[in-house]
Amino acid sequence: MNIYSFICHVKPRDEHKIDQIFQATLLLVKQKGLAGITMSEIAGAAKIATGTLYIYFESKEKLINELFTQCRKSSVDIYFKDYESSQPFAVGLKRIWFNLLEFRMNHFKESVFMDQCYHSPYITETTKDLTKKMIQPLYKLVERGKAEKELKELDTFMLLIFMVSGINEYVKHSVYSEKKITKASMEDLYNLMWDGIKA
Amino acid sequence: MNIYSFICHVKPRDEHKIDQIFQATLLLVKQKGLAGITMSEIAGAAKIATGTLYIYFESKEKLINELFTQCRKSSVDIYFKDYESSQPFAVGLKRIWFNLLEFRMNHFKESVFMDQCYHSPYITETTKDLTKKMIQPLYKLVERGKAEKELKELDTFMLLIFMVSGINEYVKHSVYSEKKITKASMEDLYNLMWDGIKA
DNA sequence: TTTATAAATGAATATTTATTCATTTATTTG
DNA sequence: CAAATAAATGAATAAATATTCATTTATAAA
Repeated sequence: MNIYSFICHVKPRDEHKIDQIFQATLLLVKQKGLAGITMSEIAGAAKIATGTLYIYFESKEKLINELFTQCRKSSVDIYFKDYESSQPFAVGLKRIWFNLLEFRMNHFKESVFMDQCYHSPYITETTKDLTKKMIQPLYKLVERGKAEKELKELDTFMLLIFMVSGINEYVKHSVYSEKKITKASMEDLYNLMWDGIKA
Repeated sequence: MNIYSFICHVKPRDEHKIDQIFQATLLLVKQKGLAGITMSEIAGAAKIATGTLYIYFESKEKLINELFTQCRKSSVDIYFKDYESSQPFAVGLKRIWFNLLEFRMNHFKESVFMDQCYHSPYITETTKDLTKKMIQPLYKLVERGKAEKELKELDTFMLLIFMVSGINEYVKHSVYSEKKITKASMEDLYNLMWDGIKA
């Protein structure tokens, strides 16, 4: 019952399959890295035939790129969830920081995949530039923090990188050592970061 | 004039080639990622024939593994350079932290390569475990810092990860945006970290 | 200078992996 | 239910890549 139903007699495309394919790819990349995946493995993990993969994605490169684009979109959506630039600085900062943490925790496979893509022949410079643009609001927030004398008067990029770097590494370590991340440990990590950057 | 010279008439192996091969591999991995390199490209970049590669390394997997092992060794050597556990805590900490930074800066290709290997089919669990063991002295140092009331009373791994995570991300960003890392910016970053972890 | 030997070469081969395609299956509409 | 059509299949093919090997080159000792 799709848009084409009115003009021709067709078996409709199963849009759920795209998600199956994406999930299978993310799982395999987490397990064996971008260097270790093949199209037939992806098909196998998605429980479809190899040929079916090519109905949905015209090549491996396209598949990787579209998955990257989707991951970036969903990451940015989460980063800025419930964030309003009208909020007080400290509130906005905490909000975004916990959103970043949430994304890394609950979308770990996506994080690993995006990290790997960044140094790969699949992702173009243009795509990388777009990724940078999407974190602009974060940059603005740090600038504001400095202007309001809430943050140390240091290079904005240094502050920004310092703010988020602990998250990536802490979640990575927790996943690999199979340690649960508790609400308390999240707060501890936030406070480490905050004590570092506050004016 | 090697050890075999006394028992047979041979053309000696050019040990310098191993380094050429390693450097070529590191360069290519930095440029296109582990997923993008081929044996013939490595040979080309090392300015030797493809077949010659197989005189020095019996397979691609062996090559990657031996390079990983060498990178890990040299990284650990640098991490603990001029560090003595007899030094006062704060001195030892600063020493190691700057050593970590130096490694990331001056051996950036090695850092990228090791990061990529970690999520790849080339590196075994055993190799990963060994890597963990080699950073034991760092773990001890943090425990000591807590015992001496110099550091916050938080989970040792969290402190450890927090201490080093900024380095990785800051150097990565600086390299890709082609910004020079100055002595002053290094001190700034250290202070961000220190203000976070100090008791 | 000759000889013995392994290094070095790169084209040839083997292997792996991406992609295609002839065939079958499922779905929608008349 | 039949017809029309695209999805789905997986074996076959094409392309890419790892590895081998017959040949040439360089070196060390006699």
